Amino acid sequence: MNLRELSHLLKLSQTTVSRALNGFPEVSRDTRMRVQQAAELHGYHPNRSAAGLATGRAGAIGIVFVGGANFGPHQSEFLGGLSKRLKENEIDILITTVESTNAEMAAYRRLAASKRVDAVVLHSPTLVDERIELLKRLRMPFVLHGRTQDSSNFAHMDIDNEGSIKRATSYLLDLGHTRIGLVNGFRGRTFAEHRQSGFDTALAERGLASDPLLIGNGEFTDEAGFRFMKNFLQLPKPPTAVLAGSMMSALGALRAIRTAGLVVGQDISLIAHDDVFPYLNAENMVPTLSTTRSSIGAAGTRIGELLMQLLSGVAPEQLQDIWPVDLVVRASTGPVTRN
Amino acid sequence: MNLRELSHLLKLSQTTVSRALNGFPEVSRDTRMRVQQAAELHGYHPNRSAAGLATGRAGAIGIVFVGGANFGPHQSEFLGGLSKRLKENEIDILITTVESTNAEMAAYRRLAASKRVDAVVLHSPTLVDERIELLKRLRMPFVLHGRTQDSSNFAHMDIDNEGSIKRATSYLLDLGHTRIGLVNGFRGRTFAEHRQSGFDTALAERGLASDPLLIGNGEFTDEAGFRFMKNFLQLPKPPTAVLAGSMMSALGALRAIRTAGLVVGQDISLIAHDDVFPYLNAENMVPTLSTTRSSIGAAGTRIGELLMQLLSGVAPEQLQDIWPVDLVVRASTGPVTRN
DNA sequence: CTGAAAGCGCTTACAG
DNA sequence: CTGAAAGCGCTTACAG
Repeated sequence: MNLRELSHLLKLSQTTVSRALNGFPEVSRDTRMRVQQAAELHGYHPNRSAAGLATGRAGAIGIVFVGGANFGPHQSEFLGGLSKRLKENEIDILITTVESTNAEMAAYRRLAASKRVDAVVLHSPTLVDERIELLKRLRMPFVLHGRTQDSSNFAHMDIDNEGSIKRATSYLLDLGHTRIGLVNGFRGRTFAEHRQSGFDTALAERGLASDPLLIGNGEFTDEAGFRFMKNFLQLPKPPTAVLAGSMMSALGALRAIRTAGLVVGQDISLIAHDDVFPYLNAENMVPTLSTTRSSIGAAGTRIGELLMQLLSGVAPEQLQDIWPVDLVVRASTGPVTRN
Repeated sequence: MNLRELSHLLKLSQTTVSRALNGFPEVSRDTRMRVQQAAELHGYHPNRSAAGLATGRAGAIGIVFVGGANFGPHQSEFLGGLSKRLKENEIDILITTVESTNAEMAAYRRLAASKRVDAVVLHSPTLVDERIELLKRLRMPFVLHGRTQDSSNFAHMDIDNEGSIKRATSYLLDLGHTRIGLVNGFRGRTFAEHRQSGFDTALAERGLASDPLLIGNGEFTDEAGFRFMKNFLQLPKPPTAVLAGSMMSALGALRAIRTAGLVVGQDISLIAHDDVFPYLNAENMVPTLSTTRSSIGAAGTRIGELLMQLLSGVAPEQLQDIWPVDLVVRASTGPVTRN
């Protein structure tokens, strides 16, 4: 069933049927009802390619992932949240995966030239990120999940990683901890730099400096969490508290602590960053985990909203959100007990 | 840059340029080279909507998820694997999320009528699954990840859940365990039924029957794993070995076992089903986890291949794969030590 | 080996 | 409030 057939059936022109279906005001109430009912009855949906060709709009948002490694639990939560908002406008999500950063750049060129998507979600930025300039040059609307060094002139949404870690670190300092470990992401990534900076600032406020031996930069995997924590604990002066960058890192860290015969919340304090995975709950851990918490799913939903606004003409400068992060104190943190 | 502009530039017809770019044989080598170089130079990519309208092919595969809850680590691993294969053909993945099964059916109607995708990946089947008939009626090509009661006449790929659990159960029986717990998915889902059936069969072969009190049906989350295991351990006659349906369930189960003061691999044996998440490795656990193992990412890649074959005209009956599942024995399983 | 032209199924400016 | 017709940018049967 296409528009021509449907309009024949209704003895109307394609123009009128199209207008009725697309909610144009000049169609009479009667006609609109008749058309909508017939469309429903016959399961008519406009051919997206034809509509896209005629309007220049694709009805989809793109997102590019580099490598399978970049496609984990954070991504699925984010996508779940994003699609929750986009589906209200019947906008689909188009996923492209590539193997390298070069291929990622090529993917944006292809998406732009082929008009496959109306906008893209950019993510995992570095402080200086060449992809921004490319997307601007391509005139491809985008919302960045995260920030760069200077994000003033484009749409973005980020959480306050710096403030979050600063607060968590200050809280540990209040408890008497002075040797604090940080399991962080890779250097260069904005979120990791921000976390590092919040960490350093909190320490500096107490006249302390961060110890490079107490910092791990890597993936947010169980394995890396285990490895970093194990290394920390083997130091001559191990930390009495540790900040883990994600729930996955925390799982590994918890294991390393247990393996060393220590008790979390007594011998060593642990705070994890919790992106809120429905299948892995900080409250259910033993002991319950203190966390810096911010739902990455909610971030996805918010970015969906920003995308819709961007496409409806709102200036990118007006579409900039920084979310505060909760500090949730549970049983994995306590006063320092060793020296 | 569109085809008209590019062909003007080259002083060729659109026909020839299109043919050169699409690899038609009748174009001279020289012309093809010139065209390809010019396209490259100017970053020309055909407008997908126009190409789609002309050919009837969308260049994308659809996948529908019901609710955010259905969009977790298994899905991201699967999608990563799927896109690995699809990107070779420059096929993108179109994600749609919906809130209910009814909405899922409507989504397929919409995808089919609007010709937004060339095929869909159907997943999470029940033994009798109404979506199959719908897709057939819509003439929407599909590959099922999983199986139904009778999968003989459509393309599908599944792992041998029944054989996998049967073997794991037999192995535990060999070690002297007779009270074995099963943390499974929801009844009705094919994979859960198959696992249950493999479990029952292995027990029956030794003249044993499965105890309903030793079976948990639910989500594969850390929380559910903890809850089921905790319940098992509070029974008058707790199990001496447990099969956990996923790594997430296993995390919760491990926690419940530790909380009860028991030692995995000594007081109680544990085998988890491992879908192979890069960020959560059974080999790195303490103790290392025995698993039934099958990469869900590899399954995604295989389904990508089946989709490409299906779209190139291979009969669905020829596109049916059942993969055996590894039993990997590590330190979390051992001979029964209690009665 | 190359090209002119029809057609895919919509949307929308223009006319009434 | 409704309709005839042009046009979006490709692909491809047909002709040479």
